[in-house]
Amino acid sequence: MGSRFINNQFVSEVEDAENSPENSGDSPSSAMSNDTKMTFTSSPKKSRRAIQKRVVFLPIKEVEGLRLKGDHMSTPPSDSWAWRKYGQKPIKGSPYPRGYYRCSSSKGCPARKQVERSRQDPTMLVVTYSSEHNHPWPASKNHRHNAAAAMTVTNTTPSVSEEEEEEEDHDQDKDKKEPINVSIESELNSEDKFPNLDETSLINGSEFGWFTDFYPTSCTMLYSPILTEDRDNTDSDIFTMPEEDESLFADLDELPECSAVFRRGMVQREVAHRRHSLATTG
DNA sequence: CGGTTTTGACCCGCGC
DNA sequence: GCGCGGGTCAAAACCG
Repeated sequence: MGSRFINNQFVSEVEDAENSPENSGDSPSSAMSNDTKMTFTSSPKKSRRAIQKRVVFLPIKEVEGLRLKGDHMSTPPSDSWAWRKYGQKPIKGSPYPRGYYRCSSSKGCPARKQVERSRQDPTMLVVTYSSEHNHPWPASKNHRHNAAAAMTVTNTTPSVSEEEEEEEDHDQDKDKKEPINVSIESELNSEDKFPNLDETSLINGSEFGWFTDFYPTSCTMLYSPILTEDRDNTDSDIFTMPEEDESLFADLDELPECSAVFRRGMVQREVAHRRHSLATTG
């Protein structure tokens, strides 16, 4: 299993043979200092029920920041599916309960996720995704309603479980039938996977309006002021990714928001790196 | 009224 | 077999 930083998020791949309580727990958190961490799990295994899980680490402070903004329409989806909570359990060894969510975007969708606070770093939320969505994104015409009503990020505390309501502007996506289909390859553990990217390879700002509106004030901003400049270009630039690189993301379709963060983060990092290189070399 | 959240009960796998 | 712990169910409450 590999793990790496993506944008300011930590991504790793974990294999889960049914229940592995620790896989969403602390190791990434203890090893990382960045604000947002993501852990992807994949890698089939011999266990009789090897379940692919993707674990995303989110800083609670960002979630709270969103709430303070009070501007839901500029708030990006913590993820772009509608989730319905179906259970909550206290976890042994952790002062924080774990919330269980299933996808409500489509009837019968097997996709699930678990949300809890990291034990070692209570400022981090651990979101564990399992199973695959069996429908495209956005999932349904009711998605907007569902997404607004269903919680995606659970801020779990020992005695209180408060939820962060997500809302997204699907008007911008109404013409699209496909999810933001980005995926990641399990062996992807180098930061230099995008040798051919340049500044025109940024995400289209109109397509990801919620994203550009939000991230510069939070995690993305932590990366580099370059991002602010890049935003000026994103409105006209169309994001394109080399086919070869596209294939590196073949397994992330159920995580559109994380994928977007990942992709953008990778691009921006590359751009920053290139600019730095240019500045220092000539 | 339809959908979501809450929460105790239930189920199941695992270790002893 | 039994107890424990995690995951799910389902009924009631809640909400827009």
